[in-house]
Order: sequence, then C-alpha cells, then structure tokens
Amino acid sequence: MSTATATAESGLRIGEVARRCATTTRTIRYYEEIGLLAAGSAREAGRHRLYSDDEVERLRDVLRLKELLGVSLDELKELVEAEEARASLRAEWRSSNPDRSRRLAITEEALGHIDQQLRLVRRRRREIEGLEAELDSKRRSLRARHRKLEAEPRD
Amino acid sequence: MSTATATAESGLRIGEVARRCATTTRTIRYYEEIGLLAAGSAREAGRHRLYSDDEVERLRDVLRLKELLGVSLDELKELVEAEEARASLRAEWRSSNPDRSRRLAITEEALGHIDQQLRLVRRRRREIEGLEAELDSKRRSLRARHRKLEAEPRD
DNA sequence: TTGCTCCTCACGTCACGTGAGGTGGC
DNA sequence: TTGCTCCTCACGTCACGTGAGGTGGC
Repeated sequence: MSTATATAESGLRIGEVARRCATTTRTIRYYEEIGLLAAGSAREAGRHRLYSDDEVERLRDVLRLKELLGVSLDELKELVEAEEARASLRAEWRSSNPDRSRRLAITEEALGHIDQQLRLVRRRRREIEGLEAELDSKRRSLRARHRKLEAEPRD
Repeated sequence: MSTATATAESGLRIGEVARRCATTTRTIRYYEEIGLLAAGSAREAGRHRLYSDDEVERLRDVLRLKELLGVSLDELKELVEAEEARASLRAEWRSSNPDRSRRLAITEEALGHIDQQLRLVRRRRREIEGLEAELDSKRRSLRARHRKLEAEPRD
C-alpha cells in the first residue's frame, strides 16, 4: 500500500514533497544548495532525498512566508534560522527537563520570534488593505455614476 | 526655483521619478525596454527622459501592484494594459461627449477592470489574514504558557 | 566652465527553468 | 525486467544590479 502516499516510516521523495508544497523539485534542491534547507539526514551522494512530514510542513511554512512577504532568500534565511532556533528550544524543553527560569527564558525567546514574524505580516496586511480601500473607493464612485446614468432619461 | 522639485511644466527626470516611486532608474528603463511602460513622448535617442506627474502616479500604482500581488512582469503587463484601456475610455468620455448608452458601456467596462484587480487583492488579503491568524494562535498559546510559568512557585 | 545627472552598452547576479545523460527503488 | 522517479551537471531566463565610457542641461 505504499505508493505516492508513503507513510512516515519510509519518508517522502522530493517529487511528492514538491506536489504537496505546490512548488518544484528544482526549488527544493536549490534551497538545499544555498543552505536554506538542511541537507536532509546525511544522504550518500546520488541517493534519493527523503523527507519527513515535519520537514514538509516546515517547507510549506517557509514558502508561504516568501510568497506572502515577498522577501529575498537572504532575508528568508534569517526567518528560517529563527524558526530553527525555536525548534531546538522546543527540543531542549522536551528532552532535558529544564528548570523554571530556563523554561521562562525559552518561552520568551519563542515569543520574540513570533512577534517578529507578526510585525512583518501585519505591515503587509495594512499595505494590502490600503490598496483594497483605494480600489473600493474607485469602485463606489463608478457604481454611483453608473446608477445615475441608468436613472437618466433615454435620449 | 526649479531644482529637483521641478514643476509639471518641464517634466521630471528619471532620477527624481525613481526617488518618488522608491525604485531605481534601471527598473524604469527596463520596464520601458520590455514595453511595460510607454516610451515617454517620442524622445530622440540619447536625450533625457521626461515624465509628467500623471506618469509618476501611474508608475507608482504599477509598482505597488507588483510588490503586493507578487505577479510576474507578464501578468503585470496585462493589468497595465487594462489600466490603459480605462485611461483611453476616460479620454473618450471627456473629449468626444458620447451618448448615454456609450457612457453606460464605458462605465461598465471600467467596473470590470476594477473588479478584476479587487479579486486579486482580496484573495491576497485573505491569504495574509490566514497566516496572521496562525501566528496569533501560536502567540496566544505561548503567552498562556508563559503566564502559567510565572504563577508557578519558584523552585 | 564646472558638477551633476543623464545616456547607452554590456556583463554580473539572483532565483530558479529546462533539458541531457545516467542511476535507483517498488 | 520494465517504468517511473530520482540523480547531477550545466546552460538558459527573468528582473533587474553595476560599472564603463561618454554626452547634456541648469
């Protein structure tokens, strides 16, 4: 039963990952090449790349940030590194059973990363809303003109 | 008194236009090269390009659409051509004094163009809102965790 | 006349697209 | 074994960036 929809057991191949993330295999390989994505679990040269569901989820998030914020791959890399820092903090949280003050510090750092992303996203939303408001206003005045014309007597 | 802030009389030079649109002279020349911008008023080769305030306004709109919608220059070209169609309709409206049914047709076509842009912008806004909602939810659960930790007894 | 901005090539770069030719796993 | 997807070069493309060398207008 393990066709394209392979289970987490074996890992997903790059083509299926690209399909699930609505991107291309070339893009995934390129991101690995420039160090934006980790080079998936120490594969021997020439062998197939395999990805876990978690890695797919991460890639999807990264692509969405790039798409919606319109950042360069350099800027994106910084966001991704922040994400990775958060991931390693989560790992520390779960494994090494840190004390209360360490837990507080971890939570605060994670909040900082989220807040940074939120600032970028909110600024973007406001810009979009500004454009939408302008278009709406143009539309309203056109609608008003159209109604007036309809009310005018036929010549 | 005509320094960088030249009046509409003479027209603006490309450097000042770039500054006002927060872009570069190279981008403006490139857009002209690929036919996205009209080649400003039949200039003899080698002479300075000059732009009216209207052209600056148009360029700013075009750049904002590209920036916020993340479209390719080919797709952008289609949007610009729709804008130009609207502009020539406005010209017809003002100059040739068309009759009522022609006026209705012009208004309806203009509404169509605005609606197309609005659809793109609204879809984009919804995508951004989705991302923002996810980040907000992550942030809330982190905040909750943080408050719990603060309430915990010091160890 | 002196600066400053403009002009046109033209090669460089970023973020991939697109074959060419070959190997690997169900 | 047969297909299909994968692999690695490597050159092409889009949207500009960045000088090189020269001319134009206040």
